[in-house]
Amino acid sequence: MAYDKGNFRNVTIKDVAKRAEVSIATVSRILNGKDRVSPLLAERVLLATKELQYQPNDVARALKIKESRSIGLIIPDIENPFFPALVRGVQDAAKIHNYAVILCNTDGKTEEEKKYIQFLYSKRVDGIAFTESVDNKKNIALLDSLGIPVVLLDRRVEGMKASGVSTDNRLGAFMATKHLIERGKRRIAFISGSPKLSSGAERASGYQDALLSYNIQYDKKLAFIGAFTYESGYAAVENLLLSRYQFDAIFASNDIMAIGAIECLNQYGIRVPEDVAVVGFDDIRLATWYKPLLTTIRQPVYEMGQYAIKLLVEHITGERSSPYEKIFVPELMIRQSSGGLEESK
Amino acid sequence: MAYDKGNFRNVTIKDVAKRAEVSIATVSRILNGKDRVSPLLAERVLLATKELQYQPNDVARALKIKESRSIGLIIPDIENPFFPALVRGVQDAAKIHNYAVILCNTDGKTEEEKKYIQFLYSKRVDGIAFTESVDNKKNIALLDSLGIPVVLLDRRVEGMKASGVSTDNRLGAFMATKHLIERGKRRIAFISGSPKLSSGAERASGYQDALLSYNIQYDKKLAFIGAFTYESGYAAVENLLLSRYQFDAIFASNDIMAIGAIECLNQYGIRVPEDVAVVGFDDIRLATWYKPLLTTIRQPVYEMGQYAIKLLVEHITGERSSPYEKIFVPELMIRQSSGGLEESK
DNA sequence: GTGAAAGCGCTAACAC
DNA sequence: GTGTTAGCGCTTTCAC
Repeated sequence: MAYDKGNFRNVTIKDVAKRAEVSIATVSRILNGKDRVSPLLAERVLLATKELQYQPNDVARALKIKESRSIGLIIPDIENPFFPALVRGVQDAAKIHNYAVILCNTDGKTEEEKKYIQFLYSKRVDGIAFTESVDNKKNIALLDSLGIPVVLLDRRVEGMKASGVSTDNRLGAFMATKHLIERGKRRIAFISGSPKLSSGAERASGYQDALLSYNIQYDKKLAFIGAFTYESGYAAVENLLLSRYQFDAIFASNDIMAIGAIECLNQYGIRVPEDVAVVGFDDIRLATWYKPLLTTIRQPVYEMGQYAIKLLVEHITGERSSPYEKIFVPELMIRQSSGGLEESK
Repeated sequence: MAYDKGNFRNVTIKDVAKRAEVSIATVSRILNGKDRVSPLLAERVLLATKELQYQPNDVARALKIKESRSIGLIIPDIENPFFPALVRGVQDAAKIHNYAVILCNTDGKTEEEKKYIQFLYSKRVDGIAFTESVDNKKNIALLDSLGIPVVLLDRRVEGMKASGVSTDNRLGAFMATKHLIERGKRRIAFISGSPKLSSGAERASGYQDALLSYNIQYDKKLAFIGAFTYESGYAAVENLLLSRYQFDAIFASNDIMAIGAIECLNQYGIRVPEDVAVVGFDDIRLATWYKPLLTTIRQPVYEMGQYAIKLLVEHITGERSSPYEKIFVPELMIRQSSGGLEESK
């Protein structure tokens, strides 16, 4: 009874019809701009809606036309600095198409994802934008069985039926590693994101490919598995340091791990970039606020969010039927943490 | 027709009733745990829902019971580092009560706020959590006329009818300023947030009160009006520097302005905290990643978001009828930018 | 305890 | 063009 309380009167299409002395069908027609209606009645109806402050009830409309004009957005955690820009891109695009976006944080738990999918389904959302936590086809299959359009954000799933938007992670990692090599680094440590995520795995392979193409032996003692978190970046470097294994650079699979890494280096009195050069991935806002300014691979996160909704809406409307994969091109942002723009040898 | 496509069959309560050989009323009763029903029928119905993978249609339910189990969350911008934690608090609390949260970014524009309020109303949300951009009673009045429960986030409105949750901004600003004074600072510049916001105005008054209680003359040449943005913090200091007016500390009304301020100081070769001590407000995550670590006033942002939903739900259910104002107590986080923990004179 | 039926507010045939 | 009416999927009287 939330919106029916107090002295507030819930105005329905019936009230408008009565006031304008027409049928409810006519009111509906006029408000939806379908069919032709006489200007005379249109005017009367419009006046009545104003006078009564009528706001159509979208719940009833949704039930009738089987279209809720809302979409679900499932992400791991809005507090992770990667996501705000993505979410904003999604919301801005959704707004243009008049969709409400329902935000869901899963903390990367498959079980939570499943719950939210069912929750969103019971709300009969028209589509879901989904940043999966693990490359787990179960939830994608669930979505598929529910028959609800999906677009995967920042993830790729083998042979998936859903559309997806992502950045070329392999290329980005290749560029980052290449950049370090070109600065004369040879012992480049790598902090991976979760290899279960496509983004994690692809970045790892980009790193290896770059080494290969410069004839540098891949050394697994220099490779660490992180979890895309500050703490895991810090821990990786601490382990590396304790191993006393030599290294002159670090490529971290995302910016917060890179920052965690630098923090740890600093803690041990190692200077960045003088002693060790560091490159991150994502180009979150913090990358340009942190000291040293972080050299990183930029992903157009906001645009990815926007594009995802563009695709999703196309699927919802039926404009597009087969899955499409949009892959954005990453960009190397050279800043202080890798030694800046000046040449080195 | 989004969820009715392909080979997917939309299962309704009718299908379940048929399969379990009972009436739809019985199915409804069992699923909602109202009334008493015979265990026999209950079992049959539950089995049928499993077999058919029935998921109740919340849209229909919402129409019938006039309760959409969704709430709107209106904020200026999720990309502003203050908001992710707030949003997360809101969402986590909403989840517990089984509400969907619809996210809306207004960029602080009154007109956008109004549009979103109407949008949310047409969706018949059960309540709205609202971080107003300007102390504009119009939108609050609109909300009120729609009869929809509201709780104001991080804002206070004079004589408002809505509940609100905020931090004691005056006290926080007082603590920040006092801290600087106790470190021997006397010429403390102040960068205000928008004075049109309660948070902005209250922090300004806390700053002034602290000066007063230490018999330091308030000097308006040291006071600048910012906009809670990085750029405005930077610009304020640049103006201050150009004025060649003496100062030995800065209290900025939020952390990103403080960081903007420090960036500008650095740009001009001024060291923090050696030459100028700086204190911020909010304690966003960045405050502990930035160098120097930022001394700041901590607001329990996540908890504020949670509490807001607690209040909102109480209003929705009718458990609470008159507005309540929850004010959290701020906490001084002493870090490097003000000179750290060591004493100074 | 259970079923029949009304009705939430809307759209879309279908008649006229 | 416009009105009448069925019905979207559910909850809830009201009978029995």
